[in-house]
Amino acid sequence: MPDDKRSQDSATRDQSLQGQQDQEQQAERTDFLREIVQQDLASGRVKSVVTRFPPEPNGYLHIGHAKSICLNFGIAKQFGGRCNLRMDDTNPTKEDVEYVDSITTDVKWLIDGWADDLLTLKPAGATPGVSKTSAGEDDFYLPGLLPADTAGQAVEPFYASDYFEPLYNYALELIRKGKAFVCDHTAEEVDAMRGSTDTPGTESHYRGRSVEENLDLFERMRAGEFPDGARTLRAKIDMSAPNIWLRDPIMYRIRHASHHHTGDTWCIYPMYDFAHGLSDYVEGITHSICTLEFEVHRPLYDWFLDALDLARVHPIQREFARLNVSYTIMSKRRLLRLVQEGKVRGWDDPRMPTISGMRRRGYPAEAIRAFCDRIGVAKRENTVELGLLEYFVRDDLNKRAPRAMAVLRPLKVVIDNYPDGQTEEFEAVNNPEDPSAGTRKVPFSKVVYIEQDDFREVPPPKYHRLSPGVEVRLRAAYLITCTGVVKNPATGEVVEVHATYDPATRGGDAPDGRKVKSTIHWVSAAHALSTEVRLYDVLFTVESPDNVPEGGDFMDTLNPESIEVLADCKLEPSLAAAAPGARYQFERLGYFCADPEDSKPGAPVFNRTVTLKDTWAKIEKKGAS
RNA sequence: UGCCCCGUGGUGUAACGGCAGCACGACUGACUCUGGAUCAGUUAGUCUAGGUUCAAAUCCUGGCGGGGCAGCCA
Repeated sequence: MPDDKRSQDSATRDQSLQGQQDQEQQAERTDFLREIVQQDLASGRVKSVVTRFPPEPNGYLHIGHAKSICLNFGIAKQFGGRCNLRMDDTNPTKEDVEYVDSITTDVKWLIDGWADDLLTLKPAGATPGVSKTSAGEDDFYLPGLLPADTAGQAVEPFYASDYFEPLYNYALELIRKGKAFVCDHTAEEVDAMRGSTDTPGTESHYRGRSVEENLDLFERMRAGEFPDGARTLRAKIDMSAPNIWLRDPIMYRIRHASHHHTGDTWCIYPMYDFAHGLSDYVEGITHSICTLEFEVHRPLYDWFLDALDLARVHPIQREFARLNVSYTIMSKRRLLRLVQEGKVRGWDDPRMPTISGMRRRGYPAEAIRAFCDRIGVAKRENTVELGLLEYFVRDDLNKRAPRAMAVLRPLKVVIDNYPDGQTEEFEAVNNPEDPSAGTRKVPFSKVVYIEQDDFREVPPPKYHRLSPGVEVRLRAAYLITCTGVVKNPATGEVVEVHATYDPATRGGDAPDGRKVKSTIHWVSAAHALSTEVRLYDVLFTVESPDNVPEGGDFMDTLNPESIEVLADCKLEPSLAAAAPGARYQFERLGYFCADPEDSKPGAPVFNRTVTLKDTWAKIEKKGAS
């Protein structure tokens, strides 16, 4: 479903164009993860590919998640597989349905028209089916449904919490095998006994409990007989392992807390390391792709899978380096702080690096995908320049955004020799990059607004725009020459410019072939739509707000000028019909998007998505320095 | 300083023992009814020291540098 109200044929054109690009890119793009998948397929270790995107519903998805989504869906797409959306919700105290909903929306939006056909969900309310293995053990399996197979039935994302019962079962099995035990040590004791990086830990006093006692205690843990923190279930591995995570890690903790998805059914909750790999297994995941910090957990991921006698092929975990983008932060905790402390208007504030924020700001999903494709994937720490993301936004919007004229900081121009009360209409091209976008009518009259930046009483070197005695073109209208200015006597500020037009230049071309150095945009004062436009800049003033120096706080680097609200901009009247979410290029300024929340019928409010490249600003800056 | 991972132009990423390439950026110029777009060009890189080899970004060893790991978080 297109996210805005573009015409049907325009949306179709975008899709076929995108499809071609995807094919081209995928034919050549490869990375170490795709090579692993390729080899697994070639060797027959797996016969098809199933990946998963497993966010914890404790915050909104951001551009870093977009990288992961594009990777997981991209791999599935490239190798004819599928990708499950799973809420990794094993901690009841941190998660919330608000996040489940936003995550689902954001994933669908990001992959729409690209990989939405392989987004695997499951029937609403479905839990894993059980079958007996040849060894007589329970095998839990919950395959998902592709959109093509749902046939109108209600579906929902997968939830790790839907596997609490199977997981409990697997835990029991581990206890029976003597590979897990109930431990009564306090959190502090466990912590102290874990040892340190260079000294081995100490075994739990309860490590030698009998299978029967462990079974009994674990069942009573589930039954709610013990308070929070009283006991844990631990894997029995090796307290002197050099890898800390192998030192009898905790599998279950007691939490008498309501869970957003399972309610009060449980008071024991599985830990990530125990739950994740087995959740992957239950869903039939073949390749479990995560970020680098989980690399040291990989032996544990494999240990749980190997410790059980599982019937089907094991998933494998592989890790890649998370995305960092300059001038922004990726930590969900910190993003939450921005929201809670009111530094932004919400998770979807257009300044946020969240998917919902970028969507609201006007970033097309295609641009975000192209960005993720271009940055590649590897294992080294990386910080991608924000400019690259913006490049893809401009690149995409340039091809599809209809042009319009808008004056952000109006300066009145009176064309003295133009007849009072006369109005005429000019035909303006909607998109010079796309002839099929057609033209529109723009009204013109004696008084027009131009951008304050487009007039200088004393033009600096190389300034080609309007100034006294200079002739410029009003885009698609007439050539005009500045004849004088009116100033505010108190401040000396130019409040009005006077000009004359050449009637022979109707449409913008001079019959005598004379050239002008500059074309500027304008809006007829009598016809202008006055509305609010919001300009955005980076949220932080430093390249790496995540790495603030000792004693500092990332909040100290917030950009006080990250938003500028212009209350009375003058737009060409056709923009009154802008649908919420519709994207335009305001000529010579940038790309703008009608805010989906604040726009009213006939009264859109615009967000600046990204500026156009500004060569003049560069020249001016160079001249100043 | 225990274990694990990683070092290629300013940034990101290729090259899988055989010509160090691509994209963004930066800089020139052309073109232009958007100082946009487009087009042409320039700039700039294998952390380091040894070793193996006809040949090393790639394999081996050491050094240096960066990152991760000691939640009953994920």
